[in-house]
Amino acid sequence: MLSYTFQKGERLKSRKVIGALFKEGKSFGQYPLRLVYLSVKERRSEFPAQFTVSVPKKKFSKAVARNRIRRQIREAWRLNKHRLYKVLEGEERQMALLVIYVAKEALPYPEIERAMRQMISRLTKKR
RNA sequence: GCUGCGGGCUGCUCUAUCGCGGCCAUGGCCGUUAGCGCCAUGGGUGAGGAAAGUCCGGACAACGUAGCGCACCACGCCACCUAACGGGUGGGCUGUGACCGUCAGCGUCAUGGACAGAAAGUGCCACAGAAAACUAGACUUCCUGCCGGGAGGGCUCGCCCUUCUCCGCUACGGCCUUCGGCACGUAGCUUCGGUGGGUAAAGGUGAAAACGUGCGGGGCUAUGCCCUUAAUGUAAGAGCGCACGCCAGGCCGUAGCAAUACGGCCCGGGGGUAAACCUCGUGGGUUGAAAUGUCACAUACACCACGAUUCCGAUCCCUUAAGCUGAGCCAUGCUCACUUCAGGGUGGGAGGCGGGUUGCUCGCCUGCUUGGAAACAGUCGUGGGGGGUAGGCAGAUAGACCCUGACGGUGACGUCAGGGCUAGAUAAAUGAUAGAGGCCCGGGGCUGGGCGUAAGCCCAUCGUCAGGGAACAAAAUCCGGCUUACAGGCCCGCAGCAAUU
RNA sequence: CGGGGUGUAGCGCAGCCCGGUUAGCGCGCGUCGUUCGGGACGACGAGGCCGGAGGUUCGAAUCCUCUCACCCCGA
Repeated sequence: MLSYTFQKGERLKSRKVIGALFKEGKSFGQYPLRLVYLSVKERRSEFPAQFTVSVPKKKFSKAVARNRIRRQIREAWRLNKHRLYKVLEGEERQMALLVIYVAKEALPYPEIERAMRQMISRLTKKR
């Protein structure tokens, strides 16, 4: 049985790690998303990856729109993260992931989910 | 009934699956208890009328506190509501519009008013205009004396009287879109100018022209006399006087808590602008949850204060004292012994018991070695300072709270009674998928009606099938207002149109 | 959460404080001249209702209120 939950330990909350992500993380774009990732030495929880979302305020000035996009991206991650977990299992290190929404308009959910699946498969191949 | 405008209320509902943040209960990780954390299960709960903009006012907190003033900022008819307000309610005054009404006036309704002061002072009022503001003085097609000129009349040919000193025309130039026109300028023509005094009425301009109207030279012993410019006569004698009216000020009376209204008396002021400076009155201590308190982690270090301690050594004292590197590992250095020509190599620099800890540690005994204290200075500890790490908890969600009813009040609102608990996140919780119902849109198909031979065209209440749409927008310490955005639905008021009675 | 600033011609800016003519300057643009041609240069010209709405005033880019957009600062 696959786990479709999104628990506390899976959320990236450390200001330090997020700062390091922007400073030395690798990234690639998968329209309308962009992924920034980095391997972290010490594990902060028992999960193989921690995940967070960012929606720029410059493109979506209304908080309602930002909230909706963030929730949709998180939903797509929740339903597809097991593909990445399977690969990362058994590794000591932890993966920090940051997804940025780069499109100028709010796109429907199916497009976001498709981009999320392709993004995960690309990340899997790179490792 | 439809349309438009304004105001108030509301701000789609349900089901299934997978998920999220708080709260409560149970269980597991979990071991002696408790706490924290994570997970699972169950229960219950989870954005707004504006959560928004951050335009005001408070609560709360820190700092300051002996009180006051200046500066600065905000507000400004009156009363009330309120914790408070620049918010609200009611009233007054005033502008605009509509209606009743014979005009004026009065009244009713709707709507707007930064609605204290322009008689405290300063500034400004472009262009145009004589003048744009203390005292009022220059100008003109105004009045008049003198000199000069023209016309007419009288006549003693010396003079005297009356009247005019304007209207206009032409040429050239300038401006405007042609014809053509002009508050335009210059020169000339027709018989017409110069100069002195006075200044009441009037002066095409302008947003605004000295409050409006009427009468009047001043004084006196008053049908006359006197005086001033200025002189025989004549004229003007004044931005002055009086009366009434309008507005403003002071006092009094009546109604009203008051603003104010009405009436009377007195005073003797009159352009606008205070969203120009300003004056008066009232209010504001400053900074703001990134406030503040507390716990944990981490406290390297320039520096300061206090305490303890000790290398050399003047001095003082005399065995109840001090020491035996480092918690551990590795490396280097120190000291002792042995060895080597030297570089170097080997070995030693303590042992035991007890308390206690993740760890640093403390006390006692044995063994070995050594004399100790003392200003400055060094070291250690504590506090401050400064730097760094940046988390947990409190603040922080039961409150100027919500609902219902009664009572008081024109109303905003208040009082009482009963009931209810209604988000508390912190890289930040409400989502995704599928389906159903209701609402709206436009009119495609069916359907109904009308016209037409027909093709077809037009109209549409209801029904039905397929389709599309559902706004503005999300807490971040809390609360009361204001402003702004908003699809659809319901209710109320006003206006217009149509139909019926 | 709090504070400050800017919107004026295609672009970059003045003018605003202290209201008054036809809102100026540079670059750019158009036409003409110059040149064999281009550039440079010279002459002439077009292009604005001052972010939006309302108000004060005789009169508003300027003063006041509300609002929209953008930029900057504060741990």
